[in-house]
Amino acid sequence: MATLNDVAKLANVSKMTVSRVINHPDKVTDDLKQLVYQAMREVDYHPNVAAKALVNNSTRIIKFCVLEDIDTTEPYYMNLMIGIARSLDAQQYSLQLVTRRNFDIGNCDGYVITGMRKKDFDWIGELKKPLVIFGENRFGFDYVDTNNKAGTFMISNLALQRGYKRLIFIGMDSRESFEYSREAGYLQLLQENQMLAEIHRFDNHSHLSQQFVIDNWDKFEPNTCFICASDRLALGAERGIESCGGLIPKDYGVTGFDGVFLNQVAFPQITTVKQAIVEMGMACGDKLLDKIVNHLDTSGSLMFEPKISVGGTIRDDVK
Amino acid sequence: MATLNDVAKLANVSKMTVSRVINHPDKVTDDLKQLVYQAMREVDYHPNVAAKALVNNSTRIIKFCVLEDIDTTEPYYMNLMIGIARSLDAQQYSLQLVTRRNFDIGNCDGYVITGMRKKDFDWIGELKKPLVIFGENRFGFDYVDTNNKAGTFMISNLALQRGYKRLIFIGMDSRESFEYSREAGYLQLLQENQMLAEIHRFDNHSHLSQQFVIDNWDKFEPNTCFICASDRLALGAERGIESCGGLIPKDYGVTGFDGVFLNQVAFPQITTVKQAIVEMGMACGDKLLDKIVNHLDTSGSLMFEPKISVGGTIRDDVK
DNA sequence: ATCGTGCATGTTACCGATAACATTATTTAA
DNA sequence: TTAAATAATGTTATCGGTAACATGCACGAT
Repeated sequence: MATLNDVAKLANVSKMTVSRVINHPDKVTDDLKQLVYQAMREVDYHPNVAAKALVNNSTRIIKFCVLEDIDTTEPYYMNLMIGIARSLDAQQYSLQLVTRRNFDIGNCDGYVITGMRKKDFDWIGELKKPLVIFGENRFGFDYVDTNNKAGTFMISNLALQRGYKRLIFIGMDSRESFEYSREAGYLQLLQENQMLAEIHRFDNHSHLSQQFVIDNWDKFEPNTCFICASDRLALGAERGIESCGGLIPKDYGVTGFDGVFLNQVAFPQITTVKQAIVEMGMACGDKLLDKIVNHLDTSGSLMFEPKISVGGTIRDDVK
Repeated sequence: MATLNDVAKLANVSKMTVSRVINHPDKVTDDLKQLVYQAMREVDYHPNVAAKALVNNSTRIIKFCVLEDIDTTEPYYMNLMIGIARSLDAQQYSLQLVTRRNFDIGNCDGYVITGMRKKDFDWIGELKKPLVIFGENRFGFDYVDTNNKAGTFMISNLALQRGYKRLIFIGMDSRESFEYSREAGYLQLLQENQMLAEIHRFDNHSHLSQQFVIDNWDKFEPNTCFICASDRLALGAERGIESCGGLIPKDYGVTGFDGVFLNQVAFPQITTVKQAIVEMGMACGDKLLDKIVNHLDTSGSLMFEPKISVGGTIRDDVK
């Protein structure tokens, strides 16, 4: 591998000049800059990351920590990681996947954390390095997330337009921010249309929503749509309806939230709110590197607008 | 962060001695070693990875490349990554997630590659750094994989013992090693029991196996079990049987292969061959680091024995 | 007693980059 | 016209480790 010195010799300058061309180009004359650029191209120069890290007292490592039980989780985080990795790669940083248990082992320059709960507030607040949270929170940490409220508003609205008369929300039994926001989108739509809200909450498992639908089947007249806070719950609702003989999407509608994998393996595929997960991952990386490189204390939060992914659990036209 | 120098001063030795205690402990007397260990504990010494990397001309980065289209794939690779990361972390290496497109950007010390096809043989063979492939192959690259043949043999045998009289194999329409091996396990069991093999192959999509079952429903008498080469195909078979009114597991059996996520979201859950993916990921990491640290050209391959994960698509007792 | 041998430890130089300071060359102000 | 300010480039020291070589000391053979 070519080094600064190789470039310097070829361009007949000192290596400091080469370094300046890279880091403070305004302090070098244009003539020399051209010479140096030319030389860099000739020897195919790539900076030595370890040497840089050594002088800057940095590691070029970003830790990505998933606080949920990742082993049994959806492919959600895989996509997020792909996004983060794509962003970091571009600036020669590398990603280290850690859990709560091995979080403190080894040094790093910053963190991306996801799956944060209230109880995590304390130790995360203690961290001294730059940080970006994936997932909205009200503790003041910079975050990246989908506009959850807009998502459920949008898809509830779609259900209404397609002629379903009764919208039932099946939410997650958790006190997390994103759950409140998803409910808020549903509530707003119902209020604007002067409809009565019906909210039921379960742990995020398909068999719970499935059982709920089965147990209460006699109360659900045709033209009912279940607005679910996750694809997992939607999958259960779908199965519940089918096992009770309900027709989807003719008499009953189901909508989900996430748009990662689960909506596709369902049959029929779930009409859902699709999050731009890879893009959000990239945003996490970009935001974090921005904070690190420019020594920012904070860089604000970022909301991504979701899109509707059309499946077969909402009818195509107004009934 | 404490450095070698800090430790050296405290222990009243030169930093070279400290370095020796770490890297060549046999060249230092026991007395000094104890002194140094004590000092290291006192200042909580952790070696500076960047400095190490600089002198060794290494990067401490391992690239993990998934050659399949990862965006739409199963959570399979997430688990694999968790395993790899766990192994690398322990030795202060970090994982970089790359794709074929950005594979060459940035330096590294070695590779873990998965999803390799025949056409990839050439460029992978050109790589000059240590390498471990996840997934059996017959090109001579070191690999880690499940014992695929044993897996299908085992689960076919289970189906037979539970009284299913006809075993139909639904395989993947690909010429890859693992597919041959999975078929081989099925074939061996059938031969040992003097049964006739029936193999059908499709691209790995659930709707294809589903359609196959529906189209040929009249040919499948009760007491038939579908041995599928993936959970995805099993999911399709399960749906096909149910939509034709077949009873699972009473009259029809279905088995899968993988045991990651898909088998659990199916309803009823699929009885499948479960791979120890996290452990295999760790093995990939360990094997690769062994090659890097000890400058080995090759370190042989490793087969993990799979286990059966019991779901509801095979009956519990002999009919 | 003397010398060579081997072992335990210390010294020096270097990996590839950058900050801080030193040295020029060039411009500006008095 | 000349000193002082400014800009462009070079020199040196440094980050935290390690290899290679240098030194000093104890021991056994002669």
